[in-house]
Amino acid sequence: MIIQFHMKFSKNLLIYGASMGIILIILQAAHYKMMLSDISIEVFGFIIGAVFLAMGFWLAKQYFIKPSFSYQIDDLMGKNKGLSKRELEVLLLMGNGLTNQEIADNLFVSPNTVKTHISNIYFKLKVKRRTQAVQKAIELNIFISFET
Amino acid sequence: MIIQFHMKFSKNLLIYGASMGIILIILQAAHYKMMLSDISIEVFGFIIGAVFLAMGFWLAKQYFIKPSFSYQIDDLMGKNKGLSKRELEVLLLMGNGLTNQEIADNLFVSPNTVKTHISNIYFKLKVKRRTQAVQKAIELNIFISFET
DNA sequence: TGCAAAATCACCCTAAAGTATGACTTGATT
DNA sequence: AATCAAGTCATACTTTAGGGTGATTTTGCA
Repeated sequence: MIIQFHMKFSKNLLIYGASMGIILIILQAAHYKMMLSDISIEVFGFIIGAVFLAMGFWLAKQYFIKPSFSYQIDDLMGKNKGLSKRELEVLLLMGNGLTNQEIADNLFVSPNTVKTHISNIYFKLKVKRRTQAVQKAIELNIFISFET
Repeated sequence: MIIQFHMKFSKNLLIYGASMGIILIILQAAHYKMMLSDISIEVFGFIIGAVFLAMGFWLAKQYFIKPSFSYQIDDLMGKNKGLSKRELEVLLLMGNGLTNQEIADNLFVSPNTVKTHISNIYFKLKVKRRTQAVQKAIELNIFISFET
């Protein structure tokens, strides 16, 4: 049974672990072959530090820099239409141009869950596609679009 | 070589032709078998008339009833962004929740053409998906959304 | 504490969307 | 006459989206 990693989070963890593993192996190999002087160990450490700093930076960028959204959500209007909190979150991300996968990554759930939410949203808003959902959300004042 | 009919128009023509053919065959058969009296011919004519009336009605409904759009287009703003007239038309329909196929039917072109236009729109607006295109269009005041 | 709604997820499958490339036509421009 | 932008269309392919079903787990609340 293959464990499926849907979330970027998991992917990133894998990459992190793999990188760490590779570096450890290299370190070990270098160690056993006596190719490592005191100075080169420091250099090595420096390089490793730099690599992981970059990786950390990259991770942070992915998780903390949110796209600049053009829409905001009016919770009350949304709940009036029977949309749950989670559904409103999904709707917002959807309206801001994210794919299901991206929405899933953003909310730390699986794409399947996102699909379920989206199906429910479509049902509640009586639409069939995401462009229509966005349109409806604007119409119903669930989306508050604002000027930049 | 198989001729491909992409447009609903063509599909409808096929349906029309097929229906007419079937009815003619039935008429012929009935004729040769002498099962057709003078009265039943009239009845037959009546039925055929009704069927084709319904078909005509159905066709007209498809082609003349436009969806009620929530967006309108500001030509000038669009052309400022390098969007051609046709591209603006496609963008509008896209924003109003139509599928590529529906857009194609609406503009009497093939879905492939629509796809080409959409690709160009994405390039010019620097986006990757239709939801983003809509967002961008609103941002750039290419879309004028209005209250009902 | 026990129920209902909300949230989660999977699997399968079909439809729609999007990418890339190349080609032909037409009308306007120089 | 040559050129260029716009529009048209195809073919092939990959990726996203969407529909249907069923199931488990949280969680808020009576």
